[in-house]
Amino acid sequence: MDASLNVPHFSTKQRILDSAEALFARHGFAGASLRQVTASANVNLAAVNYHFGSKENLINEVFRRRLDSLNEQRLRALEAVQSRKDFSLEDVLAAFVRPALSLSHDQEGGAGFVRVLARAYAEHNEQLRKFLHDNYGPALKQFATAFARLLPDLEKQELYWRLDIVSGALTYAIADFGMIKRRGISEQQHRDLAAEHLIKFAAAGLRAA
Amino acid sequence: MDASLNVPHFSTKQRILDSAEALFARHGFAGASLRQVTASANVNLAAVNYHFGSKENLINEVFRRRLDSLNEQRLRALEAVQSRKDFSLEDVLAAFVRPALSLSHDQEGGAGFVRVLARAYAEHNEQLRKFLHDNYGPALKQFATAFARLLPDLEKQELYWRLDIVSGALTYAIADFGMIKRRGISEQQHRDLAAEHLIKFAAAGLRAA
DNA sequence: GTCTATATAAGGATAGAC
DNA sequence: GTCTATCCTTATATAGAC
Repeated sequence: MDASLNVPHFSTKQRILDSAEALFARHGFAGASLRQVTASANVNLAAVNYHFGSKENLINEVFRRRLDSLNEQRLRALEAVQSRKDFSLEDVLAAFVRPALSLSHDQEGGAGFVRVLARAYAEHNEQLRKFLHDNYGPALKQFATAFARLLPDLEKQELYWRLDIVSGALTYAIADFGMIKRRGISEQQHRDLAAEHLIKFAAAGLRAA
Repeated sequence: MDASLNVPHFSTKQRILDSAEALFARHGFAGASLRQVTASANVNLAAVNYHFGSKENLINEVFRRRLDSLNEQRLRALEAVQSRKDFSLEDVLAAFVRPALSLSHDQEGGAGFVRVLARAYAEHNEQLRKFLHDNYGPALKQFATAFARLLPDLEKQELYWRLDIVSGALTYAIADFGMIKRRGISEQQHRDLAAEHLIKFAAAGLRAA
């Protein structure tokens, strides 16, 4: 029996996506070159153009690969919460945060992706924002509806503002952009702590009179 | 009388800083080239190296120019708040937020700088973070002390976490990274609104049990 | 202090053999 | 589907005239 059957087969395409994700997280989209990406992935430089056509398309594929399942998991978690007799603001927030956390824990390179996602916010690039809006928007709307039900006294505009702030704080916290020094604990534990604190903080902020 | 005495004199150095700030805000540090910068500033390409030595040093100078006065204003505002008989969490938050807002309103290109600042968070660049920590740290510590006094029941570690979240949400909000669409109102008004909402939100989050 | 010209390196992308 | 080799553009940086 071929021993190679026991190890997963990482295609060139996958390896490029993994390396691109990690390098975009670390150096930004403009800061990471295709030469760095292909060197890190141990593939030929020309492979990027063969498989993705261009750097810009590679960037899009880096997002698409993770966002689909992330959105799906978030919506599933939200449904689970909503199916219960009663649920709290914290429950809905957790449904939003936890899939991002488990993504960054379970999947190889997932930790890098949440940083890539955070970088995307900083890019005022129209195309990228439209891409995110199209892929992110629908799921966000579901959450907004859930929040609106839990906060019936909040004006709609006010709610949107607060959700925008939550979304920013969340992105920032999970991407570990803060200045808090990690001492002794792993990156993963740090992220868990960040999420925990964030949920408490955000729930209070959303409930503010 | 020389008519030129009536118009401010914008030196080559200043024009480079202004253009660099705007372009770094828009395209990031790696994304904006010195050629774009010098073209936008209407100066010769070689001028950057003459005045700043290197691109990296230019980046540092972009920060230094604004951070000094921003920190100063923040600390002055904090002192003014603390000199009163009593003051609220919201007052301290405003002391932190308002200088950043007025910077982005009053000064030409100031709006760009808050975005540059936000970009710096996304850069996990060690050097840049050290630079920010050295220049930002002391002022932040003063604010942390003020918050600690207003929240005596909060554990120290818990406070740090929350301040980190506040700082992230703040950076994000003022830099206008959110997905909320501006309809009819100016960028300036949008920023004011963001700050207003943010202060309310953050105060509630900090007070959370 | 500001210019032109250029050195030198790195970038994205492609053509064409295998 | 993967390689080498190369095109062409852009990048940072500098040398040297003015």
